[in-house]
Amino acid sequence: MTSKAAEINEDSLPLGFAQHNHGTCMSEALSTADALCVARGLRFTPVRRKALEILLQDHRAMGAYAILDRLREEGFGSQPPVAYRALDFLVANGLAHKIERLNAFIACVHTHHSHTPAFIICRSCDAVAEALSTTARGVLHEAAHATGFHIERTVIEAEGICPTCTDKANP
Amino acid sequence: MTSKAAEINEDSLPLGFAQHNHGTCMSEALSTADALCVARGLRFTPVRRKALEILLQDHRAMGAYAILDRLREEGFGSQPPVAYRALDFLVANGLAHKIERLNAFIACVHTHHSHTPAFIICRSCDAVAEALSTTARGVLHEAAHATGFHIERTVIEAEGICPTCTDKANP
DNA sequence: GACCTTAATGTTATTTTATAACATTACACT
DNA sequence: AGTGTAATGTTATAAAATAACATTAAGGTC
Repeated sequence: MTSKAAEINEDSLPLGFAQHNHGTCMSEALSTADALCVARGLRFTPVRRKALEILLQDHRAMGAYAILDRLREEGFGSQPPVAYRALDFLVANGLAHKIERLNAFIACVHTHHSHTPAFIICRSCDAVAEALSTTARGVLHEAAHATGFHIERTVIEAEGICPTCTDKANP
Repeated sequence: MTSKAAEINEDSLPLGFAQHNHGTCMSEALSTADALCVARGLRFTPVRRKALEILLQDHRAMGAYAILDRLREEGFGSQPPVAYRALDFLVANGLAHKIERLNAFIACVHTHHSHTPAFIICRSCDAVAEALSTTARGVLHEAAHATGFHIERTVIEAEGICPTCTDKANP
């Protein structure tokens, strides 16, 4: 992570379609979450942790009811609010994001940055990549500021076809 | 629309929180829609036209069921698919947009451009402004292209507090 | 440790949003 | 007029989300 290329990659390119060490990615994300909760005096309770683990394991966008099913299997409550509350906590604290386009949730892979996430969604395989989007965010804030509007949150989601699905279509 | 300021405004600033002539805005939008449908050989049927009229009248984001209520009052079918199909048509042809954040729809105010819309949503009064977002779009496409991803559609939605609601809070 | 307050969890019930499937009607073309 | 296709309408159901309230667990005070 010391080359110029790596820096550019870290700052602007999606990670979701690239190879990576899933095990370390997951355990690192969990420790980061632990640390973040301690630092902010938040309670990283069993359901909340398990919900994050589920999201990290699958490493893709999941609906609240899919997560609920997994939580139930693990012995937690079985009704919708159980999942929604855990997800609300994760989203509110930047540990997960909601993909509005899919009504689904995904673990954040940039917890060490404060960021406005941008997502790139494959409509064929539903894979989701998270990119940092400093520039797009800046553009919006500028335009809004000029009219006296104060932006608190931004949703940026691009939908299309990922490299893998393109290859499958044209082998 | 000849000054530099007007051009900048036209290209990057939201229109939704500004004053405008609602009547002409509405009739112009309808003629543009007519022309567009003729040009593309699309059928601008009564339900579809009425759905657009409803969206233009209110000039704000409306849920599918709110639109369905209005359509029913006007004598059209009263079941959800009636509204969803009309809205699908409008969205598919760029005459309306779906605000994913709100699960709601809004008439397009930039039908004369081909554009990727960006929305600025007030979480207090639910007013929605549509801005053009050439730059934000470019940034995303660049980042995606680098990984071989092909973007077809982009959702850009910023949520915050509009000038009017800010003033109400600090009078 | 007993007590109190608050936050988190669990449940029931309901609301809101969206689509599948199929019958019927209107249109476009020959 | 006859035929194929697109559009409309309906019934039924699925999927996503939240309101309201009872119960349990955690943190602080005496």
